[in-house]
Amino acid sequence: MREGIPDEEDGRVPPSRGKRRVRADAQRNIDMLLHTARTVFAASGVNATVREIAEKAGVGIGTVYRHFPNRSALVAAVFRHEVDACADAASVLAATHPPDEALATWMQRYVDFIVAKRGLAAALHAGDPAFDALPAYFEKRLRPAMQALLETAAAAGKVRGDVDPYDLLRAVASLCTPDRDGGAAQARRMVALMVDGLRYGATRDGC
Amino acid sequence: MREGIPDEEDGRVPPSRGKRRVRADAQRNIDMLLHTARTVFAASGVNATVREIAEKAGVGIGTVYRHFPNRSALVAAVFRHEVDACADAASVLAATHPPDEALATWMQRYVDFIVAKRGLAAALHAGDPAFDALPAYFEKRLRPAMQALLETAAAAGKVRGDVDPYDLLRAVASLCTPDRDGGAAQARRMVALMVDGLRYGATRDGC
DNA sequence: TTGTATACGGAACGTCGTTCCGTTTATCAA
DNA sequence: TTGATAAACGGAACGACGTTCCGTATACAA
Repeated sequence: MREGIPDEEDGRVPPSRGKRRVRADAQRNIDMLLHTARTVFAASGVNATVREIAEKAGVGIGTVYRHFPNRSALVAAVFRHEVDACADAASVLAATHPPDEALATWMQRYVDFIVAKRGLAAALHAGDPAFDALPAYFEKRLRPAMQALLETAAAAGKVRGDVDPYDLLRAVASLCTPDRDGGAAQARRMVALMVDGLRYGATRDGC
Repeated sequence: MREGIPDEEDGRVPPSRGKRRVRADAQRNIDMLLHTARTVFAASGVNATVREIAEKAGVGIGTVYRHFPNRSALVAAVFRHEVDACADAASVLAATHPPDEALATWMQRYVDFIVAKRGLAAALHAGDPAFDALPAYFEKRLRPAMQALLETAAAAGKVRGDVDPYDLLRAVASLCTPDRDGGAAQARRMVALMVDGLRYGATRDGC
């Protein structure tokens, strides 16, 4: 066996653990599908056709369904993929920038993620069981990322320490869906303002 | 060029204004379709099939498409229908109850509306052009209703006068979509609390 | 009652998500 | 290197959907 492995909880078909490894061409197609799907979803929205994705990935339809049980699973996998990318960006930034700068930069990165996923956010609340686990995954990956950045910045005295990481994530997400057509620019400004607000309280101690 | 007339802005096919009136059987079918669609949407969600609705309404598919250009238009028409019903309830309550009681009762009526429309709310943000006009219609009908109730109650000294009607409508709508599974009961309690909050400030004057 | 614009019903079309299966290929043991 | 075989591939085919089309039925004005 490869590992203890608590259920993949991934949308992908488990690789029938045991004998052979995953074939190289299969892995190549999975990566290609995820990459293509991400591009197509970004360009044409989450309602893009399975056929379109398969074609642009240079792959037959059957291949898509070999790796993903259904369309929703592909959407969910892309979502997880981007959550991972966003979460990973946090540690990279933390290692290469001063604490408050890392925080501010990552917040903008997070805004990009939220704005790009607006179409999917609508689908999330539509009751497809394939999406049930996504909010939990969102919290699981993104909360620690934000928490680490906040704590580091707070320890350096650059930011107040009384802010709950997940509250902040949700607040920013709300700011990014203004119902009005303020667009991404407005959202970015509001979030920048929020980060300044975090910095402001740092010099004091109490409330 | 058939007419001057500022577009129906209704989802329905305009009755080719001019010669004849709408045929009686046609009107009967339209009413039946709206009623059936409302029931089916409530029971099976907004993704219910056109065929199912047609069948339960005792009507052919062609008849549905004679009166509604597409599925989305039927959904939009049902939505408008229920917005109207909710708005009309306000004036009825205002005429039959004391001001603050009318307000409190209508708020609960509004909660019922919002909760029932949760599934549709997701579809609203999915970019279907048939739904573009719905938020405006929502505001156009519901804001005056709420405003009238608020002003009457405020004039009677039962409620504070510094609350924007539309802000309140939106706030209640937010309370009714808790992401968690608090359900309708929790939403009702929160809104009741909110109404009590309105009443509380009435005895004072300033902030 | 009759003429006709209007409305009706449902077969048929194109597209979608998904399944199925004959064919191709990567991998491993010999 | 070669052969055996599990794995992956491609795309035709299926059922369900939204929508269109058109021959038939019917309400209404005369």
